[in-house]
Amino acid sequence: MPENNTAISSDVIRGYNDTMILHILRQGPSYGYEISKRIRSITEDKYIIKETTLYSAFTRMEKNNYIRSYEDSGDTGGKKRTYYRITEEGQRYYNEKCAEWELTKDVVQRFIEGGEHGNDQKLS
Amino acid sequence: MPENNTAISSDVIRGYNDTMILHILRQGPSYGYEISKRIRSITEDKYIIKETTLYSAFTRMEKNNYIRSYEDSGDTGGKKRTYYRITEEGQRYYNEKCAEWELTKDVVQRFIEGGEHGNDQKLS
DNA sequence: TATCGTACTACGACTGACATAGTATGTCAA
DNA sequence: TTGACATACTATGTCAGTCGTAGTACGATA
Repeated sequence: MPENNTAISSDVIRGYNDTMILHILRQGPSYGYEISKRIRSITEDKYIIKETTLYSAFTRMEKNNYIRSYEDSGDTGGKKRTYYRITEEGQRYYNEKCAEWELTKDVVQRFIEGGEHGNDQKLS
Repeated sequence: MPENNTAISSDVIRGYNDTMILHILRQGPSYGYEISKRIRSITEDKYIIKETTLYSAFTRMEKNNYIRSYEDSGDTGGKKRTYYRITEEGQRYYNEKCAEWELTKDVVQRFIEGGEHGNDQKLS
């Protein structure tokens, strides 16, 4: 568990869980548990996606045709998993979210005091 | 109206509307309509807060003791307005949100392709 | 006299996140 | 062989923040 005093609230990440998942699926098909661990490792435990959030994101995104699922028991033999792969529509959506993120970063930053990593201004 | 193709979705800003409002109130007491216009101008119309969102934020934040309201008809004579001022607890909350934002920016950025304004970013 | 800008309030719907709980298999150690 | 633990999910219901829709009311301006 991350024992940050400043944890990331789910309201902030809200709407970006999908983007995170798609980012991972862009590197190849994967399944719930693996994606969950990948998010942990990418963020160095700073963000841990909840299981229910993850699986409900799958359902939603498959309905939106951003991802497609298939069954695979893997090489291990037993235990079947549901793998997901990103679709072209998912790819497009991902790209849009990336553009949106750049805009959002800019906008929110204007209301933030402290860091003063100005948006335009790339390093001194 | 901002005719951006990439508009900011409310899910992203969610949880930062309060921060924006507090940012403005840090500069002195204000009221709904004015704050709304300030947000528009600060963001250059890139983000326009909905009236209902704004007023429900007031209610919520006053309940949380982040802001305190008082009636004032202004210098114009008629038309009474409800002004809000930030409290010390609100100030503290604002500071926390700013810290959280820096963390969030870092985390989300790791899943974004394109801009490559990496934070630390080792780039290939 | 009507329209527009100002300054709100009320109410209900929607959505994403999440708590809680349960199922089921495989692995490993005591 | 038994139980704990990791894996890999599904089901169900709740909550909070946002937003659509609508309505009220005042003042200024044309």
